[in-house]
Amino acid sequence: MTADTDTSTPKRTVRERSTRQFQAVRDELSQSPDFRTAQEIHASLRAAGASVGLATVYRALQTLVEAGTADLLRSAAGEAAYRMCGTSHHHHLVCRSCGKTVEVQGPAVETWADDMATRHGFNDVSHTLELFGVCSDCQARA
Amino acid sequence: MTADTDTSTPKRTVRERSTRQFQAVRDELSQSPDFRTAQEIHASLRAAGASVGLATVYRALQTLVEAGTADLLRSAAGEAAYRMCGTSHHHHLVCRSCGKTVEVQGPAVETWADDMATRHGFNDVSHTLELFGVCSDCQARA
DNA sequence: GTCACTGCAAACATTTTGCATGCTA
DNA sequence: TAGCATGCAAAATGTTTGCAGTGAC
Repeated sequence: MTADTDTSTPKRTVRERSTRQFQAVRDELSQSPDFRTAQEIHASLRAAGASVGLATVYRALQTLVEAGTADLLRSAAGEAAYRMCGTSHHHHLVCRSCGKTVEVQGPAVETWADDMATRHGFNDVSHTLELFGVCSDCQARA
Repeated sequence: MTADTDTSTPKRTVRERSTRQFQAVRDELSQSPDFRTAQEIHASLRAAGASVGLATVYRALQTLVEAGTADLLRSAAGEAAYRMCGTSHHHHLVCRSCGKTVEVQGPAVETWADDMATRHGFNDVSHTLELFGVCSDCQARA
């Protein structure tokens, strides 16, 4: 965490040249409304014929996150997952036992998150939410 | 993801002997109502004088998660973070720019999560939620 | 005494970084 | 042409696994 004072570190990571690779990554990420892992995106681009290095994909994604264009979270497997901001998103209800996943939408949560953020003086808010439980099938089986 | 069929895998990770190390890990995890990373727990135990191997900590935590005693999520840094179940928990509102963190409580979310889970036939539900935004200080500074 | 648990270290997977080169502006 | 972005490969970090020894039952 290291709440660094950040007195004068400009962290100047603003992309200044627009390249084919960078656009390819951004485009690929835009294709899906869901989270994609870095490796996944890299594989997709390779498959699509675009020859992009893995490091470049990571760097492009980092840039997007820093620019606030994309959101980052960690998948259960420990991989980094990215999603474009502004895309209508949903949350996942995952069964702890069999891994079954249900997509759920939560307007209430969106509203609450926004309200809570505003109340604390925060702006430009995004959130990640995941639900874990045991599905009916697994309960019956237990 | 690999939605494995799991026809008859008994998931044989049921601890049969209670050892000092295992209890130390569980105890350490119980101390804090918040998420702790595996490395953090390991360091704490070492500092406390208990000589526990890192691998053992990981194995103990895995066991706790599989037993449903603890919850697992991934920290932003990509580390595995664990928390005992049943502890009253809160959520974090994190500033994307300076890293400032505010703790927020969300009864609305708890309720919504529970309701949503029940509606889909899920039981024994837990959730993880994190909010990201830009705090007032950083906005003023920009 | 048996066998599960532990601890060390090596193996692994993912992500980051250094450096020479290519390409955008 | 100048300088940023790329690509490769090596390094770093976090986690898992194999195997021999220890301790719980």
